[in-house]
This record gives sequence, C-alpha cells and structure tokens, in this order.
Amino acid sequence: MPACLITQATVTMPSNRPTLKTIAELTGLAVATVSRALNNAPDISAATKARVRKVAAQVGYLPDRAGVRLRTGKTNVISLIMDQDDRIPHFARRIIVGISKVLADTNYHLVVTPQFRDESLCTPINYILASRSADGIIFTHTRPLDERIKLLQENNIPFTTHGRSELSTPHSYHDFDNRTFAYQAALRLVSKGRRNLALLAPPPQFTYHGHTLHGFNQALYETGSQGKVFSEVDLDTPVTELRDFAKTLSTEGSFPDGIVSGSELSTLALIDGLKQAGLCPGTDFDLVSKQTANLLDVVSPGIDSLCEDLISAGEKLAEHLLAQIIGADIEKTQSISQPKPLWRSSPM
Amino acid sequence: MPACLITQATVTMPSNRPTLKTIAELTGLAVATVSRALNNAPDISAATKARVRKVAAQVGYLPDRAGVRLRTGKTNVISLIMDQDDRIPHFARRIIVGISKVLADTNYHLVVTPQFRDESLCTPINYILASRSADGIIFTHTRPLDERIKLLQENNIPFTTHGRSELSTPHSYHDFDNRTFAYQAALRLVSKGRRNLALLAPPPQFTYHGHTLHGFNQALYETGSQGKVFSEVDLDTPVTELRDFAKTLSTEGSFPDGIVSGSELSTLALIDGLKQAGLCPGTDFDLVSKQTANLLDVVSPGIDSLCEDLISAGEKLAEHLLAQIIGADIEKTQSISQPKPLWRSSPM
DNA sequence: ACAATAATCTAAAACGTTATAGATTTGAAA
DNA sequence: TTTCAAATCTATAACGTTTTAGATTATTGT
Repeated sequence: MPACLITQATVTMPSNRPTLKTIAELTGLAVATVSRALNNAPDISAATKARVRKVAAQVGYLPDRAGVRLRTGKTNVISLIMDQDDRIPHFARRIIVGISKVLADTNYHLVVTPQFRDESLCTPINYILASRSADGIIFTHTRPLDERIKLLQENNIPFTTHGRSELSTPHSYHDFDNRTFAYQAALRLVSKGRRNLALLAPPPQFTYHGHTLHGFNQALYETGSQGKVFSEVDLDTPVTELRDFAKTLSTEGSFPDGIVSGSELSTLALIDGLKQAGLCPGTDFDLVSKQTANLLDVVSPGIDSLCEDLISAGEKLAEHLLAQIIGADIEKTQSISQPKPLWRSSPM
Repeated sequence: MPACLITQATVTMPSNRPTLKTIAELTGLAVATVSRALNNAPDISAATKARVRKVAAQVGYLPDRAGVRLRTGKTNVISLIMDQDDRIPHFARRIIVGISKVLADTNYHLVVTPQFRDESLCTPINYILASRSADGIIFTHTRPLDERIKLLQENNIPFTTHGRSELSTPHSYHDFDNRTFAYQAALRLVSKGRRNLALLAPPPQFTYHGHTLHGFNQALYETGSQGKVFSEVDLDTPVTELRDFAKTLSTEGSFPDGIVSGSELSTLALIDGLKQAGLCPGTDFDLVSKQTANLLDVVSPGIDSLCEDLISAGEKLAEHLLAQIIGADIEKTQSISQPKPLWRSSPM
C-alpha cells in the first residue's frame, strides 16, 4: 500500500535527529545534566563532561535552534538590512561575504532583511524588533541624524552600522575614512599638476557626504588649489546621465582638469563622457577614484585609485556586533579603515 | 539602586510581547481556540474567528517563530547558498533582491549560507540538513552531474537551482537560455559582416558551458561562418589576465573579428586589451556581450548585448521554491528566461 | 420530549531546551 | 561516629505553538 507508506512518512516520520534526550539515554544521565555538561556548567564533573561530549560528537548532536530560542530568547541570528536599490551593485555582496566569514566560526546565521524604497527606514527594524527575530542588526548608508539608531538604542538591541552618525550618544560602527580618501585623492591630483579640481560627491543625505567634502576642501586649502563640488550630479546619479553630464563639462568656462570620484562605476562613466568630448585621460585631465571592486582594471590608461575593502568591512561589522552581544564596551566596537592607495604608473 | 534596576531589566524583563495566551485572556477563550481561529480551522465559528483576529491585530500579535518551529518543524526559512568567491560581483546581490521581493509577502526569512572555496559543494547543504534549519534551499552555478541535487533529493527537501543539470531525475530550476544567447549573439555578429568569430565561454564545469557552446556552434553552422572557442581563457579568468590575453590576439594568424562574451566585465577587459593593441571596436572588430547589470553603459561606442535579468531570476527561484513547499508538481517549478536584445545603434 | 448529530470549544500533551530548586553522594572536620 | 559542607547530579517547570481527543452546547429528526 504505497499510500499508507507515504502517509506514514510525511505524518509521523520519527525524525532520527539526536537530541539531548538521545544523549541522556545513551549515557544514563538526565537531560538536564547533559545540557549542563555541554554548556560547561561548573557543577558537572570533568569526567561526565568528557563522556557527554564524546557521545554528542558520536551521534552528531546539534542543538535545536528552535528549542534554544524558545527557552532562552536567543535567536542566534544576526540581521543585515539590505537596500533593494543600490547604485553600487557589488556593495552588499562584499559586506555579506565579510560577515559570513566571521559568522562561520559561530553558530550565528545571517538573515538578509530587505529595505524597500517606498517604506520608512525604520520599517525593517520595527519588524525585527516586533518579531524578536535577531540578536543583532547591521545596517549601512548611515545618516547624520539617523532615526534607526535612536530606535535601536531605545529598544536596547545590539547593532552596528557601516558609516558614522553625528548623534551624541555613541554607537558601534565601522567606517571608511572618506575624509582621508578625498584628501589624499585631491593631493594626488595636485601632485600631478592639476590645479582646478572637482569632486563627484556622495548623495547629501549620508554622513560620508560631509566627510568627503571636508577632506576635499582641506586639500584645496592646504595646496591653494581651486576646486568645486559638482552640484548637478552625485554618486547616485545613473551612469548614463553622468556620462552625458561629463560630455558637457569641457564646454564650461573653468573646465576641471582633476576629478575625485567616489565610486568606480561613476568614474568609468565620467571617463567615457570626457573621452567622447575629445578629452584624453592622463593628458587633458586626471582622475582619482575610490575602488571597492576590480572594475577599474578594465580601463587603460590605469586610473589612480584608493581602495576600500568592503569584505573586511563586513568582517569588522560582524565582529563588532558579536562583541556587543557578549557585552563589550561600545568604544571597543568602533573602527575606521584607511584607504589603500593604488597609484598607477600610467602605462602606454 | 541602579544595579537592581539593571538586574531586573536583564534577568526578568517580563517581555510584553503578546502571545496566544494574551489573546486567550483578552477574549476569554482557550489558547487552543485562539490558535485554531488564527489558523482558520474549520471547527471554529466565523464570529469567534473575527473576534480573535481583531484582538490579535489590536495587540499586534505575531506568531513566535521558535514556538511554531519547535512544534511543527517548519522553520519558515529558505536558505540561499552563496559562493564566497564569485567572478561576477553583483550576481548574488541581484538574486537576493529578487528572492526578497517574493518573500516579502510571506513570513519566510532568507538566510544566506556561505559556500567556502576550500570545502565540498555539499558541506553547506549537509549542515542545513543536519540542523534542519531551512524549509527549502536555493543554489546557483549548477553542474551537469551535480552532487548537490542528488543529496537534496535523497533527503527529500525542497530545493531549486539557478541553472539546469543533466541528471535524469527532474528537479526544479530557473535558467537563462544561454544557448539562445550565444546563438543570437553570433548571428548578430554575422549580420554585421563578421565571419571569423570567437567565443569567450563559461568555465567548463558548469552546465551552461555546454548550452553556450551549442548555441554558438549552431549559429556558425547555419551561417557557414568560421569560429572557435578561446581555449586559454574563460569567464572565470581574472580581468587583468583577460586584458593581457586580448592584447596578444591581434598577433595571431586568424584574428577573430567578432567576439561573443558571456559577462560584461570580461567584455570590458577584452575591449581594453584589443584597444591597447591598436584595434578599434566597431571597425576592426565587433563584440556581443551578455549583460546582467548596467556595466556596459559606461563604454562608447555602445556594445551590443543580450540581457539576463538576475532580479527576476531570483523572483522565479523563490516562487518555485515556495510552490514546491506547498506541494506543487516539479514540472510547474521549472522555467527558462530568454535573453533580451539591446542592440546599440553605434553612436559617434 | 428524547436521542442522535452537528457545531463549537477546550484540556492536555508534546516539540527541545535551560533555569531553578532540590536531591544524593562524597569528603572533611569535629 | 556524627555533622556539615562541597560536589555532583536530577526532577520539574517553563518558553509558545499545534495536535489530539474529548467536552460542551446547539440543532435536528422522530
């Protein structure tokens, strides 16, 4: 009777998965003892712990996440809020790779919670809070007065952010030093003889907009160079639009001969537009770009760049979060990474 | 006594989260009744159901995932196996965006399970199976005789794959029609007068390697054109190496004047190399590329491309998986998407 | 009016875990 | 030997949910 077989299989499959009970029966101990042994409780003898651990390994015991979670409230989950529409296509992926690397040594799982364009920044976080579905939260694209930070702090849940805020209460973060990036980028252009600089800036709502401008302006000031921030476009401008914008640049009165660009895709778009306008990179203008993937490897002559390592950023974020969960001081869970220069010796 | 406050807060915070019990007390019904009402059981009166649902909404009830999971075994999780080292930097992200879109209407969470380079393809899957931590699994980069498929089928867990296998037992998948892609790409080159074609093929271990070659060769055969598959490089070749390879191409005896490339980053690398060798795209050679992001928007003259929509691929995969979980036929959970041509009218 | 049936609700158990409070054994001090 | 404490283990309850089997009430047919 195949129907009977199927019914039995789907309805009352005994599920041979080993539990604490399995180990308890195998060792003759109580379930509570097995639990305490595996959790290294102080009132269990070393001999018993060893025996329990051996049997647990033999039967391939893995603690049931639902059981633990129900009893303790610990989800063993960390949640990454991922923007569904992101101009930098590899950004989230690299962050995830970094997080995964760190979580691999733990029993934390990473769940990706989407942030949709049409909803409030707080929506995904409110959901996680209401459903208590994560022990900690990571989000990116931090803003100066970020409402998410206040929300998370009020609810007393561990979190860390990619990027800083300007709120007075300290919080965990990892950030790239965009001030230094823009500063060094501008200096590099000046050292190549460029004196009329321009900055393709991040969108103004993000905190690193200010950092970038600060570094750029400081370099201008220190070197006595001219420079401006493109006001018509920013790093969120679609590449085709950016390309078209670059085409019109040369017709302007004070054509910038040195450009600092905060993303490599934007850089490629600018170069393409300027080339179409008949301008040659390396001679008519120079460009220094941030680089977060290897996208600039495919353009010659080589573009000077300063690298932000997003995978290691993901690692830092995960480390900060785990540290917080086990009670570390906020101050120990803050970090800033420095840009790594990749100056090309202009081949050809 | 602040210490006391802290202790109370952390140790015995009453956790005001509403449960079935809350609703039961509020309505005067039994917990079981509330549960059955919310689950729309047939033996609960419509009036009771309405009342329970109203109160549930009022108190903001969300079922506790751990409780459900412990009782039913249903995790409400689907797991995406994500390769940690992927040549196409935005691939996983777009898939995730698509999956998230579909899962947003459900109470499924997406957990990303990393696949590390040094471990077997089966390692992440074995972990998920052993820990029963997902109701369904999605993986990508499918191979002809994919061991993961056999493993998952033996363990009777819903899964779907990006890409097909050549195994005889049918399974759920979503695939891009790479045969048609290569076929149409080659035809396009022929229509532009190119007669000596070359294919930058996918790595041979993946199923779509065969599909791509098939379509390419069919176009050669039908048009009576010459063509070859690059044997020294493939789509997994690092871009710098690919660029160097392209530089040497023109010195060969039979220089290919039409190239089919399966990824846009590879395309950019090839173009850069050929340009450095003094060859001009559009005149000395033509190129048709697959496009999965907007990377080719930043190069002029425009490159003909055929688009694969990875976000909609993610949607399809999620839909297939959810359909399977509620018991759909395998045949209904298979799909193939067609390339969307994006022929440029060669500006400039 | 009575029994049979349908409709609606409920009590209890179970999933796997850990915390609490208590039980038992061991060892040392008196 | 007795007493007390330390060391080690265990029984029980609880986390929130659903399933099962049974209880209660309302409805129907005679």
